[in-house]
Amino acid sequence: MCGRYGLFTPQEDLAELLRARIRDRAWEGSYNLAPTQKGLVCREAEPGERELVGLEWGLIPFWAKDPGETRSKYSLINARAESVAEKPAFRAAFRRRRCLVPADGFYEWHAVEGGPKQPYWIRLKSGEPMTFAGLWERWEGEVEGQPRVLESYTIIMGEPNELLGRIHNRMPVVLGSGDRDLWLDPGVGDPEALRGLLRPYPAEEMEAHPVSRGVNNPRNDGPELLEEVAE
DNA sequence: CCAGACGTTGTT
DNA sequence: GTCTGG
DNA sequence: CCAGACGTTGTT
DNA sequence: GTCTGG
Repeated sequence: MCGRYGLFTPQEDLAELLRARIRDRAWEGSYNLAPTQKGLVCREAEPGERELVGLEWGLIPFWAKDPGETRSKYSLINARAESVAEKPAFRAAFRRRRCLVPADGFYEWHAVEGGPKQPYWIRLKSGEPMTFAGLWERWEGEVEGQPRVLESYTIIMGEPNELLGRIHNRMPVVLGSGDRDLWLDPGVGDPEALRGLLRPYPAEEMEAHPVSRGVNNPRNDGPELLEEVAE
């Protein structure tokens, strides 16, 4: 599962890397982004026009009756690559609302026998931000009698590569620069073509190191969370 | 037909 | 143990 | 993902 | 909204 990640590269740099327009200039980066918080996604707002926008992490389907109930009762922060095209909660978004979720890296917890889990920070060797395959959704309705629009997203999870396999049994689907255009193109509806993109990212382009358990608490945030520690 | 779910992970 | 909140 | 709560009553 | 279960 990918339940925590970091995104602190300036939006200007992300916008250039992804050829996208900045929509939420006030959005602030984080070294410890947790579910229910706002993360950035890159989506095709209009044909040929990409935007970076801050949405809530944890997908609320457009048909949800009560977003609060959906948020707490179900865990829609991740979607399985193997079934995302068919699951009722994701299939509409898979067809029409795919997005990229930029991240400077992500955390995975390695279960150690007879001890507390050891968190790892995983990033690209190149030092560039990576992009997860994601889906976004738009919910419109009333909350406490007030009209509300809620936009949210989920991160697609798949098989681990050789590096992540030593830490955990799953990892987020990372799309390389060559796959991003196809994933974002709303005109592409062929599930087979899209499913082909949901494969493990090459292990030789990634690196991982153990970090402090300070990251466990979602209230902690700062570059010190990324520092390597002895296992 | 209507009612009720709609999800993932890890652990037991 | 299980659910909610971040 | 992990952390933290998990409850009711009466009074301010 | 759409599918599954009764």
